Amino acid sequence: MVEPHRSGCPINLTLEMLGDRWSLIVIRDILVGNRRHFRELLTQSEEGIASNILADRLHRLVDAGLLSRSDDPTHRQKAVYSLTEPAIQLVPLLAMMGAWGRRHTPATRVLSVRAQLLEEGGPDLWSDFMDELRSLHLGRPMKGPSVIAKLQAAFAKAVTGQKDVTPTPEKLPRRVKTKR
Amino acid sequence: MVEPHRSGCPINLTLEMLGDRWSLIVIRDILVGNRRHFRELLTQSEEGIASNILADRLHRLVDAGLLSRSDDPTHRQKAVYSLTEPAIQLVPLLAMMGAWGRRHTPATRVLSVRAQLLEEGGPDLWSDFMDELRSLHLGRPMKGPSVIAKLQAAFAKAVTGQKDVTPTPEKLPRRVKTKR
DNA sequence: CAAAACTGATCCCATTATGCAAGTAGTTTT
DNA sequence: AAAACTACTTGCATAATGGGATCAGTTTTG
Repeated sequence: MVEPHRSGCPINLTLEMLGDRWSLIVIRDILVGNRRHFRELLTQSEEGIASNILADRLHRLVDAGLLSRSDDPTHRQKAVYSLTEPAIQLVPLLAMMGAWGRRHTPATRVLSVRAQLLEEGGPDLWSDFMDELRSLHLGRPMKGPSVIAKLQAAFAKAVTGQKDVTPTPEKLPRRVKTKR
Repeated sequence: MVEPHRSGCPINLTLEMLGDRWSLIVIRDILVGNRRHFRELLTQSEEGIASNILADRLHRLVDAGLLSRSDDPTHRQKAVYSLTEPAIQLVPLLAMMGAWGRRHTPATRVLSVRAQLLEEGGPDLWSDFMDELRSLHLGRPMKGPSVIAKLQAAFAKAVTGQKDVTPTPEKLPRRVKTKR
């Protein structure tokens, strides 16, 4: 029997699962941007993920138990990707990453607004957010007001009032792979 | 002028800097294990990093401003690697990663002890820990008691009292690259 | 003082990951 | 019936990763 892991350290095992350039981007887009379909993830990706990479990461994340895949009733071959509980519990980690990135990378102001909100909201807001994600992705009932709506509102406000150099993220005219 | 980044999102920029399988392992070893030399990082690595990868990551991390490199007075060609302030501020992120990994990966009990302590200590402990790291790596004066000593003590206790299946991490007989 | 051990790397080479562009088979809309 | 949309797959080129040996100095050891 071979040992499939480099070590039993929790940090290492987390890195083995998520330590690449795209996995957390995909999760971020599903989580914050509520992208649920392949196409949404592909074409609305701020970073421009390639289709083969996206397909690969979706497979891996489903295999790793971070996403679940189900059929979309409105379209025979449309798949819906949902977060699982482990992925939802990545909210604090993503919040921390955003907080660190805001301080120590050349992040643009507009794209940092949601990270700032998540950071300032702290564990209480994360908890509300996670509850909301559970209702969205796991079909649990909801009570409180929408954190996602809050994030989107803050983001929209930042975009309209921006003095930033970056183009508005609603869509830079990124070339989609359907060609002629 | 080319755009060197995929996007200005703080999470993305953090991933561009640290989103690989080894960078955070190196930082973890320096930060928690107080490994300061190439050889220490190479041979005492729980995960068995290759020397070329280690050399590459040390270079990148120094270039990225997360580590600094200085000469060791006791040995002409010995280098000492120190954490910079941005790297020290990764403590909460690493704590979160440990916390998540403890719950959602097959982490061994012994190797999870320090992660648990960091998690339960919360922001107050992280802050003490970061102060201690500043004194160790940036030459700042210290006041409080040592968090690193705490972590090591808890770890040592867990190792001696373990019923775990994993070998003791003091050193699995990993083959070092000096041969014959 | 010569041999051995130690230092931070570097080199070679195989494997794996990434990324672009195009293509596919089926489904829905027009 | 044609066009557009769906989730991918394939081919191919390039870049990153990783294992193992090696290296040129430096220090320690016998």
